Amino acid sequence: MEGRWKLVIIHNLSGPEGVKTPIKRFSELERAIPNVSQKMLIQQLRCLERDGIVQRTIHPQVPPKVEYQLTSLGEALRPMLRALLDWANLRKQQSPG
Amino acid sequence: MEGRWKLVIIHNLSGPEGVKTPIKRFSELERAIPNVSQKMLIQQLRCLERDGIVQRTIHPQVPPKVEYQLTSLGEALRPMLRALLDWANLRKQQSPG
DNA sequence: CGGCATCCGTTCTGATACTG
DNA sequence: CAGTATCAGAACGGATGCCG
Repeated sequence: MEGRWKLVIIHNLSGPEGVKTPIKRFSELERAIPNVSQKMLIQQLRCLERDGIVQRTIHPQVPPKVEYQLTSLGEALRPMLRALLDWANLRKQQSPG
Repeated sequence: MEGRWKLVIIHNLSGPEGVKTPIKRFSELERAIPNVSQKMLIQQLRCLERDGIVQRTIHPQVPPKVEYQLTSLGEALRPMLRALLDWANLRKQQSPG
């Protein structure tokens, strides 16, 4: 399963460059990413976790609190993602319609 | 349609770094990419062509000869693809199993 | 050789309802 | 809040056959 949400998720866990990658709760991600269903978000997060890209931290509390952040492997993707976004912007400029 | 073959196709149209991107015929790509069906290869090539990443050149001959090469936009992806491959290799080293 | 159309099984997605 | 279960529809992908 490739998953079209992975890049968006990684992007959301990347934050601005130069800064430490943010830690986000499940509901934060859900709100931050429009049109993603709960099921898909979990599925892709699990997948990214298995791939060693995302770290999942469970805080034993009531109500439950689960946080996600990029691993060092995931952080290594940040410059590439940024380059990709720049490339995409360049595309838009070349063909605005 | 996302397409899991696009990266492989771009990679095949990239060639070694430092060198001009190669021009390849349809059948060359088909042979170079194992397990890709003709349908998928065409579909993804068309998609890449629409995206302005791949240039398609028809030579009016008998038998027909159609060649594909990266556009300048596509060439801009080469360093990113390379970085991505390096990243993937790094992953393998960290978890060999 | 390069490409398109069609059928058909597999996979992916989204909406909904339910749990701890 | 965070996650699971299920089910129907959409998208994907492969095999096959036909065309210029």
